[in-house]
Amino acid sequence: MQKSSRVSEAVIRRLPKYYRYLKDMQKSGVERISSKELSKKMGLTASQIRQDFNCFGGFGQQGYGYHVSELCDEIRKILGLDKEYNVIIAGAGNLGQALANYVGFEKEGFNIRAMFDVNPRLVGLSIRGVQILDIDSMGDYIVNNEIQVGIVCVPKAKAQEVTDEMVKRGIKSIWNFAPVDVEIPENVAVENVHLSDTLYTLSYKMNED
Amino acid sequence: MQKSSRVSEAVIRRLPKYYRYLKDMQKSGVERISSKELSKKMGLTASQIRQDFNCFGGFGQQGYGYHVSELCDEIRKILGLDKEYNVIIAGAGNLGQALANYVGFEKEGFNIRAMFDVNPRLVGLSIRGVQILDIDSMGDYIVNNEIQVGIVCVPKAKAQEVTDEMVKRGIKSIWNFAPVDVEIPENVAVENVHLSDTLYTLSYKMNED
DNA sequence: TAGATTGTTAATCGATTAACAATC
DNA sequence: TAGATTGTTAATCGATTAACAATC
Repeated sequence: MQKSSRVSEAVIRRLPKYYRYLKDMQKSGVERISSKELSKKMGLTASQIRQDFNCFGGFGQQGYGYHVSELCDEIRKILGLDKEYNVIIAGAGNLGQALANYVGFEKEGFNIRAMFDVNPRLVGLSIRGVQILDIDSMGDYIVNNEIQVGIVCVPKAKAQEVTDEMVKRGIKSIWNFAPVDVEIPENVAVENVHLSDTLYTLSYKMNED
Repeated sequence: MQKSSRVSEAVIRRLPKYYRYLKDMQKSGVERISSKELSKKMGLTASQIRQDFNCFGGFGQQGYGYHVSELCDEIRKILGLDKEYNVIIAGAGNLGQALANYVGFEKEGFNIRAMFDVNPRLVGLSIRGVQILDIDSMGDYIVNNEIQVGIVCVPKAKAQEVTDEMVKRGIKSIWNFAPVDVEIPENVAVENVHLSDTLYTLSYKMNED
């Protein structure tokens, strides 16, 4: 269905938002929605919504609109959330633990298999049943447990090194929370999150008159 | 200096990234940089960088380039990071605690004064010297302590309610981590972070061939 | 001075919006 | 059938890139 790689970054970034709104509507029992209604809810234009959806094929029906749960399922598939993933977290500090504790990811197929840290005080502990192991064992663990996704929550100075090890051992995507843009080869996906960037943007907006 | 509100969202979103790279360079003792060199480092075009900076005035010097620490300071000011802010966190769960523990925000002037939670087991505890107080006392605390920034780390279902209370008591910007877009009045700034959105984008990219 | 690199204008490209025929 | 709303093409708008004169 996916006319892949012809889809612009802007559209891709909106997909999770559509998914969020559609899931909510589905949960509250809404059966159908028109692009116009959805545009009002989401603060987009109806035109844009129709254009966006038509990057992936026609999900609507003329004169009727979109079937919420059908559309929601389609977007879930487009995002790859119909699959299961094996995930590890490097860095069992506060943020790493917070992510391990968040159950929402597992609901969408991202199963956290283990966490890794250098700190011997943390090694051996468990967070929601997820063991914290020594960072030196990470490489082998990735290979032996078919890990596809690596979450990087180590300090800035170690982020690239940890990423390199993940990539070398076959991880296919990196979700990086360290405040550097980690470098990866072509065939690996990466999202550099940069929490503080959004705080600074907020700061800008707050001071803008 | 700021030709405010004529600056596009796209430019504003790049400012924290410039700041990140410039701070790094400054720390490693780099004194000058040309738009061309910076473009290589950051993966942008030199043209774009010059255009971006010139939204705020001419920071460079023909034939020389940009003075790193000067430019860095300018961007700090543009982002409003030369000021001090009083901040509270609503929700002392894992993510709230992780944010309270992160010292980087304080370095940029965001001083976390208190955290608030409904859970009586958490109320009374301290994280890095920051007290967790009862959520019912939040409103008065905001007023009495001139809080400008509110961080929302409560569950989705409570996010709008907590935001409304913050806004009612005079908070000027909301950094929201709950997975809903919270609504705010015109004169208040908001950043809805949506961590899982970036995970889903990563998932899309990973599955794209 | 000559070389380098900015600031800025003009050209291009892409994304958003508008319009409307197709069709449920 | 008539009304509604999509899918899609065309028009507009804005952002990025290219070019170059200004100038350090």
